[in-house]
Amino acid sequence: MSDENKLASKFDDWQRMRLDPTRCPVRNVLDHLSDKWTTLIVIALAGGPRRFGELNRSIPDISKRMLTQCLRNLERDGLITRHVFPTSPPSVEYRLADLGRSLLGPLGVLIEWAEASHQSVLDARLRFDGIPPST
Amino acid sequence: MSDENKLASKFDDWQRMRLDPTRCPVRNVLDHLSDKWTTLIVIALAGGPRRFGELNRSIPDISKRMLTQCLRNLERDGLITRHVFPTSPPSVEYRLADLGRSLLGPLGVLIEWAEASHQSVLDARLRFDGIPPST
DNA sequence: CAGCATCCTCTAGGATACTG
DNA sequence: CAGTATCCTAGAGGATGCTG
Repeated sequence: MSDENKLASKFDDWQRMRLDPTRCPVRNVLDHLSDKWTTLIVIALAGGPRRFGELNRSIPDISKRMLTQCLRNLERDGLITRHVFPTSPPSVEYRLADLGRSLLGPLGVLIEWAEASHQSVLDARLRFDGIPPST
Repeated sequence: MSDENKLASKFDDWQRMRLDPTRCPVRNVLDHLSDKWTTLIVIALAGGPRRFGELNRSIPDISKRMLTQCLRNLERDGLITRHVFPTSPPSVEYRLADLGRSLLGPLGVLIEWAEASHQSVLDARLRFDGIPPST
């Protein structure tokens, strides 16, 4: 069965439940991954456990506020785990949970598509923007 | 090479360019797919060409404003094409371009992960929310 | 029908300062 | 070090009404 048909029939299924956000996996699960930072954080953790400060430095333009928030969401969804070491000063380590690791494959596929398509998209944008907005 | 290692080394590459949003495909390409509706629209078009009104109806809670905007972005990025039929009243058809169709495979993989993980995520959320916020 | 234009709301997210 | 608390702004996104 082709990708077209597989996705088309999934979409039909979702439509039957009126795309109810609480039951449609795209809307309930993927939307969460789709904010500005979450994907980046997951990928950063692919290399192994990382401490809060490390993550903060490895993603230069994220704010502590957003990093904390994204980490909490990922933890809540069971994609990562949080380990506190009661040293002084405290140190906290984040690592991918099994569920999070299982995302790396699918995510990798998508990222390879993004890399392969990057230039095509840039070209398309130039072409589109070259067309005068109307006459 | 494992998914972990592949993604980890990609991340290292991106870091070398300081995750420059204009050159990092995740930030430049995927971020665009990550708004509330774009993914759903692409999937809706997987079933074949659709008219504006059809799309509007098949995604019940999208507004015309947002539908127009997402379609423009997708067109600009070269993922879909727009075909105007000069009938009266006018009818406009959207369909996946080759580039857009090439996304269906990777997207399908991710969606299968989302479906397979949906329940685990819901369980994790319940568990997390069951833990009192502190004492 | 397919869409702009306008107005309005709400939240993602940045900046900064403070704490155990 | 790893956060929280507070404040603030930009932009995502909804509602409604108008037009070729």
